[in-house]
Amino acid sequence: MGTLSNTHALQDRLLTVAKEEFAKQGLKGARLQKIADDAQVPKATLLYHFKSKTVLYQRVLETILSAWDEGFEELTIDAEPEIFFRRLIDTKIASVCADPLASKLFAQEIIQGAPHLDAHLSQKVKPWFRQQVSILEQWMDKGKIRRTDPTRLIFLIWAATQHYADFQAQVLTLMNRQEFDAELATDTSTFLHEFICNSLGIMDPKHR
Amino acid sequence: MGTLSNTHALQDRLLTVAKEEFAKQGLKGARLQKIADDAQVPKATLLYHFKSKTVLYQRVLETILSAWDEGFEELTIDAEPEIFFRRLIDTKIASVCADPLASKLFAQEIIQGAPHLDAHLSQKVKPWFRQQVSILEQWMDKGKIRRTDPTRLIFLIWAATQHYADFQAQVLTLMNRQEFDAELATDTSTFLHEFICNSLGIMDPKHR
DNA sequence: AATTAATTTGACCATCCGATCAGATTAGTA
DNA sequence: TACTAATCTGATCGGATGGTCAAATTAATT
Repeated sequence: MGTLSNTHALQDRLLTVAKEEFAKQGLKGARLQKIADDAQVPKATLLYHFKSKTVLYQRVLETILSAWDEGFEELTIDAEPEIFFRRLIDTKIASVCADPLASKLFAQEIIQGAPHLDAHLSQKVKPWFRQQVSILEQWMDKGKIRRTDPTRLIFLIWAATQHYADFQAQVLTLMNRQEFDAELATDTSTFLHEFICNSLGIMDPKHR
Repeated sequence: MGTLSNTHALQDRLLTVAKEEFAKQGLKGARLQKIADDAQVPKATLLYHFKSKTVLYQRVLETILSAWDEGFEELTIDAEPEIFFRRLIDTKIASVCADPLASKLFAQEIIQGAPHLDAHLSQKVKPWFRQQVSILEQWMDKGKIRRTDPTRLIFLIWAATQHYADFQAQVLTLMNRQEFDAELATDTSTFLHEFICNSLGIMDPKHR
């Protein structure tokens, strides 16, 4: 018998479908019936696996966050600034490109005051953030990069990348594009890296 | 008799209260009863002045957009790059600081695919955007600023400023602040201006 | 095979919410 | 004052939606 039809696989499918609905409609706007229909399952089955809409939403959020944590934890800190920024930007753009819905869902959660994220923000994001700030400060002390506000620099990278997922509708309209393809992602990554390195006085080794 | 209690003033109050509810809860999540309660008016009265929830939402959007159009239209284009960026950034930060709720509402609308904004994006934002891009291109041709992708540069400024309104919850958590005050706004504006001018090779006249 | 546990599902419920409407009140007008 | 138009509001409706439940089906265990 199909190993695809066990409980675990079903819950994964439900989470994937739910993520899409939550991202597109928001927590309040999402409809359990729609999620169930899209997953080709009766609504009662959905509510058997996740005992309430809120629980389902939180599980979706957890799934997104743990995937991100995984991707960003392995960012090495011993590299030179030029490599560091390239990796940071590439990772961020890649995650935005791979799953823009996750980004959108996350954005809506933060916009509405992060009511389901307090814990994660203080326990996971904040330490990671402090570490990044600390790295930047050390480089400024050593004169490796121009002195500036490290906190706002991280925010800038964060915002500039996330923008392409969250404001996709606007970006595509203004660029006269139909979809966000790989080429657009690469060019964006290159632009950001160049822009930041230029501002921080990091020389381009010219051998890419 | 109080000139404050005429129809026009009431509708303004309803729009203001509605903006807050829509920004905090999203279109689907907003409750007419809550808006009516906050405006100290029966729900039926609210629906007398705006014949449906959708109409109310669209009126709120229009109000926000026309206020923005006003603010950005008067941005002069004959200035030198350094002045241009200062004005652009200051204007954007000021609008974000003056009414973060408007920013949040707008962001949620775009995230969900801008279903109520198609017309405005193509007719108002796009022309303005093209004009800004054109200015930047001219400066690059004249060698006044470093050559880079003007489209993505505008996006970067847009994203970096809007971030402080939309992701306010995250920003405040990471900065250990309680509120987004004027000092924080000024510092952000200064940082961004400096960062951009540095990247574009614009010399700081040093006399601020 | 017998028994228990886990999963699935249709039917159903209670509540909420946007919207309507008729009647009351007020404002405007001749 | 008499009349009309605009505004206000309590009551109520209809539909949608999150959630429950008991019965049926399937899987696991002895």
